[in-house]
Amino acid sequence: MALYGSSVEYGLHCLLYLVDSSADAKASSVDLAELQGISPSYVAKLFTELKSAGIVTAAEGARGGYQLARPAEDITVLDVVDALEGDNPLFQCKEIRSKCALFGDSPPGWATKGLCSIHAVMREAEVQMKQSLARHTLASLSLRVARKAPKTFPIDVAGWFEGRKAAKSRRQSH
Amino acid sequence: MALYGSSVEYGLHCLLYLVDSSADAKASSVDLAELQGISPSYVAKLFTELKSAGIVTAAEGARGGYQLARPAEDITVLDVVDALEGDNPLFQCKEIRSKCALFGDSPPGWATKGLCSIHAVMREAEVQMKQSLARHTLASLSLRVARKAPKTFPIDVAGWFEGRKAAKSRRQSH
DNA sequence: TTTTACTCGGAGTAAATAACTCCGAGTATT
DNA sequence: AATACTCGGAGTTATTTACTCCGAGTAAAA
Repeated sequence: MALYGSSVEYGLHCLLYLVDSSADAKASSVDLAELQGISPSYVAKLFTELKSAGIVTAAEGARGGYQLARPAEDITVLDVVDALEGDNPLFQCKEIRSKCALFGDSPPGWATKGLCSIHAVMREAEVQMKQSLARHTLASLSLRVARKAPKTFPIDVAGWFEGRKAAKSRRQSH
Repeated sequence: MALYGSSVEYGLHCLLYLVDSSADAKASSVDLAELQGISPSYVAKLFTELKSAGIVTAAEGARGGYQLARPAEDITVLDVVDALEGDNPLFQCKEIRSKCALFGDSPPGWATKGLCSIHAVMREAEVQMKQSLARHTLASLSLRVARKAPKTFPIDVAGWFEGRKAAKSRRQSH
């Protein structure tokens, strides 16, 4: 229905929660999913893609989790979209222009040389869109969100993560 | 794979052949498909969508066919894309921000008021893209194609359509 | 050092969408 | 009036999306 699917939405929302967390803080995919009421197994899958794209790093084992692989200022929204949706073009040209019945089996040079005009128009639109996405970073986006929320919200969130961590420790020491 | 599917590509290529044709000339979906070596039944389906979007008009019966519903200068590439792909947004916001576990069942006003920040960024990119597509019309696109092709090409194409029409008449007068 | 409960990570599944086909209803031409 | 063409929409197959499940590995606790 939409051009970009839910993976982008889930991914960005999760990553925004990683922006604020302190340097050594990690969040597991399950934590991030349950904080936002979305599917934990799906979030887990998304993060394997974010990891192989070099956007996050993973720490295994108990109390492990994910954190941003580089400063939030250096991760653009486009980076995230490309990681999750696979850097698809807006338009995939099938070179129909060369198959015109008038050409027979060997299309003339002028029909195959350079970019197809339709393709060129679509590419121009694609560039506009991607440039726009590349102008925003996780840092700038996070700031935008923070401006709407009350000052206490990040603290509450940190508290929620802490509470979870504590609960895990309690469970392990049975 | 690509954000826009083949319908846009097929549709635009077909419509470009309708730009040059004289006022009373009509082309059937089968003619347009076979001229370009693409699936006739699929092109037929696409043109029902272009018709219901008001981009082309249809003439039924033998020797009927399609023609542009208005001047090529007044049909933008965006019009065509929206007709064939359904004016989808770049991004469909599921309002995840309101489902944060911290909020319980009743999210606070600040979390639901206005546009979600992620949504806003995506919308900005979408506007850039669509504005770019809206700056091109079938007329301007056709001109671009014409500049690459030799002067005789439109004449050859017209001849091909004429030949087809003739063949049909011959068949009918058995 | 052994257990334990957690983590990631990839293979597998069901539902939705896209690409394409086929045939029936209707109509201008002969 | 007959004919061979046209549109137009219902149906089919294949690909993609969204999501699940379970196994391998690891840091922490006992």
